[in-house]
Amino acid sequence: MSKQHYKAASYKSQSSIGYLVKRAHSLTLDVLEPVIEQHGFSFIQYVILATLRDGIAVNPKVICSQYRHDSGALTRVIDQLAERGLLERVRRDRDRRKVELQLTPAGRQTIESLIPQVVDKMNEVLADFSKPEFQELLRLLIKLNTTLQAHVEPSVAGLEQA
Amino acid sequence: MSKQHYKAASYKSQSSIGYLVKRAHSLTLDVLEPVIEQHGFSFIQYVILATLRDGIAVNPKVICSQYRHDSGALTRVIDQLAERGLLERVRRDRDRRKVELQLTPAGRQTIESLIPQVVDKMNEVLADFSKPEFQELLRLLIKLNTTLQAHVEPSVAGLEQA
DNA sequence: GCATAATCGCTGCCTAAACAGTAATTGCCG
DNA sequence: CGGCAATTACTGTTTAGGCAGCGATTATGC
Repeated sequence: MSKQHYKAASYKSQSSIGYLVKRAHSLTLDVLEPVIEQHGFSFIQYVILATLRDGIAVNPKVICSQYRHDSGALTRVIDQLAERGLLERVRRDRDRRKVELQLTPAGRQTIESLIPQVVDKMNEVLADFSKPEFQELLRLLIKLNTTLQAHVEPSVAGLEQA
Repeated sequence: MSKQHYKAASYKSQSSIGYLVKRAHSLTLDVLEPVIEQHGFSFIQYVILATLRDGIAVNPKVICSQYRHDSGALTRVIDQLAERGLLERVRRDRDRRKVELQLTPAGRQTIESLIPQVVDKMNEVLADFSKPEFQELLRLLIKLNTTLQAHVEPSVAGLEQA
């Protein structure tokens, strides 16, 4: 039987993980979007560039899974970034169904100039957090993601780097 | 000067609060939506009903701020719930611009039957968390929301229960 | 080796949220 | 009071993500 973190009788939405996470997500966007849009990019565009920079993924499919973004929607974001000359689609002979995304020099320059601004903003926001608090928040969020992932339909869950 | 939780040189999106929170949000929806849609409700409809049940807010305006939902979109969700006889709009003479939302008996019965299912699911998902871990996650998420809120444009931030 | 299934990225369509503007009511300040 | 600004909920429009289906390619099973 599962632990009873919540009880139906005493449950209040205010202390719901779902509520808190949804709100934190929206607020984070509110804080970061102005920083990024100031430079002519949408948040999702920034995310794709950052994902490529950090080597999290190079395939649209993997990006979709990692970031939980719709495949069709992602295609259009990639189109936008490709049109602006920030990345390129490369077909590898190894598996011609897959596309490998590569930052162009311009794209790398762009994301490298954006990162410090986002970092500064996040440090500013997190100034009230002690080092241990911050580390523990990261650890618990990662653990939360892992456990959530395990409870999603296996069809959606499975995925490995290509 | 702000604490340097992140440094631009070593920053990786994988350990970004924004990334982790966005992902946790999506995964939470993936886990909870099936539970709720099984009973013929969308997640946002459930959220509104739960908000009313818990007395978080009774005005659309306050709900929008608390849950960071668009005002126009909320009007339509309320329409849906009102048409199904789950809540009613009441105009108080005190301030006739404001609408007070009230659960009908049917609405209360509906949300009371949904809550246990959501609670069970969340307990199942959070089974790997110890009590202290869970409590600490809640505390840190609340703190995160508070600090984020303080860094959002004041125009969006200000708000008090009516 | 061949037929079938599965995978990957893409396209068209649809819904719902974001955005902007409106009418009604109230607050404010002279 | 009276006129203007602010607030609240709502409506019309735009946009972007969700969803289903398609063509190309690869994996699988016999």
